[in-house]
Amino acid sequence: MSRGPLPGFRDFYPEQLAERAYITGVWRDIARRFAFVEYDGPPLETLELYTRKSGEEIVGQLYNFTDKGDREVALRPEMTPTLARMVAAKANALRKPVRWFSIPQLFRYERQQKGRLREHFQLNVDILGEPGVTADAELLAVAIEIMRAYGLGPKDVRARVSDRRLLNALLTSAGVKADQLGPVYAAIDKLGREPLEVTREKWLKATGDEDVAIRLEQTILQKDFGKLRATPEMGADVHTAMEEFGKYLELLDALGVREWVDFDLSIVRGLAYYTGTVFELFDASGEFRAICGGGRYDDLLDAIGGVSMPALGFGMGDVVIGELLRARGLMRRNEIGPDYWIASDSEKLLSKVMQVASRVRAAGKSAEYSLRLQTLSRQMKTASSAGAREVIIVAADEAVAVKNLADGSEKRLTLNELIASL
RNA sequence: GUGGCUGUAGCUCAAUUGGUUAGAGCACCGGUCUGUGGCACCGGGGGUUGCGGGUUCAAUUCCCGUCAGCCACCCCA
Repeated sequence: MSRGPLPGFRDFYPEQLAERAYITGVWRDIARRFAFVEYDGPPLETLELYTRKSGEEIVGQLYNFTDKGDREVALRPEMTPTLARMVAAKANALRKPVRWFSIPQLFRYERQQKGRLREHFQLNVDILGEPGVTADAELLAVAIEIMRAYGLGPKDVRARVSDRRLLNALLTSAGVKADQLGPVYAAIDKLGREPLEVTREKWLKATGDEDVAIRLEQTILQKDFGKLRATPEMGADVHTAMEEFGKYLELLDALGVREWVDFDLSIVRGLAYYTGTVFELFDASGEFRAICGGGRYDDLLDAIGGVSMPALGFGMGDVVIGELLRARGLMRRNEIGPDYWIASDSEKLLSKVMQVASRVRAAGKSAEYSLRLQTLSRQMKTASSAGAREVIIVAADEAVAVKNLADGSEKRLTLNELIASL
């Protein structure tokens, strides 16, 4: 009998759950500040919901099985199909734009490694029903403000942004044919993970034209949007896409997050999925996987729910965030211990201790006390190690002492005064 | 799924060229300091050295398998 969880799954002892609660608490807090509303869906869906979006290949990465009613089902590997299904079902009834977020537990049957388990919690923030670039700016700002809330700054985390429409226009302008886009994209995606020489060869092989490959490289590696924009003779499609993207950057500035953002055309992400802006958040040192990824997926609702509606969103998992916060000494825990520990120095006072605990609890505060008789010294020790904020020491009369365990200060008052002050 | 590295108390690590009852710190439990926690001191529980085989008089140490973890590939949340 194994004592540990299944590979890739985690046990959350109270300390770990307190850390998870901290991480997800920040998500919820910031998402609400941006006026997103929380929703949830079932952890189990039909297998078809995922194959319709990603094809049969995805089945190899799913926890799927046949249920007792002969239905092909899978534990959800991502939230977006569920969201698309839910929104499509009530598309006409929902006030647009829809601004929803969720914190689902997701599952993937893959070999685990650092930053990547078979199960994780992921914040999903989505905007549906708004085609304009203001929504794109608003969305990225949520992700960045979450980083800020953790105590991270623009020197710790960078947002790399690109736009599928801009990249497509640029590639076409550079001479890449439509049927060459697939392999060209695949090579772009590998940039940074393999030597530049290898990528060059792939581009050359994909396009069959050395001049095209060279223009391609000059374009993709240009990290200065202003310079790229100033390049002459790129065609009307490029011009239009440039205008939109420039607006996007301006709006990010208005939202106060521009200094976190880097223009980077090598950000590709799911090819069949994203249709417009795409972005990823990385720690600046590059030692972790992507913290967050998202973008615009205007065609997905139609593909899944048969309802045409523009949409965009991002996902942010708890695993990489946790590793990053721990590495930077920024991990916090939500408080575990009780507000009050009730203590006494006499066994005769046990029932009084319990009465006080009862009144404290009735006042809405948490209270604990030693279930076994202990010396006052021992009770103090226990209170301290339990993480109690204050100890209430009761006596035979109405006087109580309230000691703050953090700073050692102590005040004396009557029981009624204490309860009234809660 | 493929390949490489690793595996000793809850955690971090020890254990002389394989040598006999596998140790320490932290953590946990208890005690002393006898109305006030963190400190100090004392004591206690806890390991079939991941598991299963093999070689040997003798295996934590060498070999094989297996499981688990880490890393890379694949793929992306």
